[in-house]
Amino acid sequence: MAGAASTKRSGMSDERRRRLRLEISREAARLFWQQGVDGTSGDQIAEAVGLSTRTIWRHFRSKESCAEPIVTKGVEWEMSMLRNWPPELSLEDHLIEETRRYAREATDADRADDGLAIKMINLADREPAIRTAWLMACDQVERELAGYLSARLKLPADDLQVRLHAAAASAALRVINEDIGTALLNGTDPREFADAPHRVAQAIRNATGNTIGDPITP
Amino acid sequence: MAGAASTKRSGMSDERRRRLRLEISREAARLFWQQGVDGTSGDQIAEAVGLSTRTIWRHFRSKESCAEPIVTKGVEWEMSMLRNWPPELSLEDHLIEETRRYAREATDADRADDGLAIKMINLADREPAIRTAWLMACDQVERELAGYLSARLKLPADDLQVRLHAAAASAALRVINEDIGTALLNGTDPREFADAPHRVAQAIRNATGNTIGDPITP
DNA sequence: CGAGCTTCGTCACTAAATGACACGCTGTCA
DNA sequence: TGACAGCGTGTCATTTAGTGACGAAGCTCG
Repeated sequence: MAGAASTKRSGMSDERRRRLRLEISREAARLFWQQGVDGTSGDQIAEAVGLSTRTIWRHFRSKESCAEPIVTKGVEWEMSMLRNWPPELSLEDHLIEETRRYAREATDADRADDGLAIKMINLADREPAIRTAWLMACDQVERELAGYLSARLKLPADDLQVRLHAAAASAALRVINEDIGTALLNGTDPREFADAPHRVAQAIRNATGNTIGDPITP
Repeated sequence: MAGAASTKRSGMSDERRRRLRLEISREAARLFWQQGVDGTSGDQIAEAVGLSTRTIWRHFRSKESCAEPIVTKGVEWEMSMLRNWPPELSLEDHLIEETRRYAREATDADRADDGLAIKMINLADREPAIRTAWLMACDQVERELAGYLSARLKLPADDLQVRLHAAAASAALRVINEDIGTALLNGTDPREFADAPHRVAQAIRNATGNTIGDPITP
């Protein structure tokens, strides 16, 4: 999360832009959830966030894409988890550790955003426009994952096996995400997902023929 | 909804509609490939296919979705392959058989459509709008696949394991599709893909932890 | 033939998205 | 301190995507 000492000018600007996009996305997601995508206009989003409509279109190419930053939050823990996976740790151990760390460090805003993200992922069942956003976010996970895997397996990034494993693993992650999200929305007690890290790890192991999961012993 | 009983009226009508959509999609895909999605207007598509613009919007909810039928053709062989997979055959044997059958039975129009489909899948790399169509088509494969797998594994269709396997397998299919498509566009001799059925089968086996692939022995 | 159904074209319209330009804010340099 | 450059925003005009309403042509069944 902490992108500490960045560049002065464009770094500031990029961070500012990112925050604004997230702000807009929160309102858009809230409105999409309340009244559907078709029932929500660009003007409404603009008014809700307190900006002119023109500025919304400056930050998002389309109405639907306003949901992207929040939807992406639904996979951000996966991303950061994979980013920080040290070679000498097994997937299970690392996942458990990351889960604990997130439980400790997440802010209230983070949790609120996660709640919105779950709603969006759920909304993706009914709204094709949101589903495309969700699939595109998962596609992004897949691409990043391919990068990490190629490093971990010491193979070129465009190797077919690497891409196959990345695709299968990120697809498994997506399904589990959808599954847990649906359960949470239906009122399942979050404590029932204490074993989620194990389930995720097992799913990734299965999807990659056990290629991914064990510690790397050089 | 319309059952199989109304094969006369709505059946005819549905088939007609399907053909018209495909016809529109061909022209749209051709234009998208030639001049990009943004560079192509609804009016152009309408003119190319010889219909009024209004009629285009009657058959497609958006410009980008005009690509869907052709894109879907890129996964149609997978669909029909999976649909016709008899329990007593291994995945490899069935795939080889289906490949031969297709080589025998495909019409010139089918092959032309396949060529367009490959172009669209390739275009998906550059055009987000097309990529969403491609991902949605693969998503459809995943859902159908979940149906077949649940039948083959004798598990409920919404079982988590079934969905995980379907997701991983269809993701693998997608990557191989992209890979072969790119190679073909770059001029690789199609005969180099004689082992494609084996590669596909192996990828599906890997992605599903070998759950899918063997003949069912009851 | 003529009533009913469906599909398409035309026209008017709403909503999404872009271009052009002016305003205000911030930081910089002399 | 004041002139200037850069950036993000608002306003307004404009283009393009997409919908609603209605009428005309074709098909089918009696």
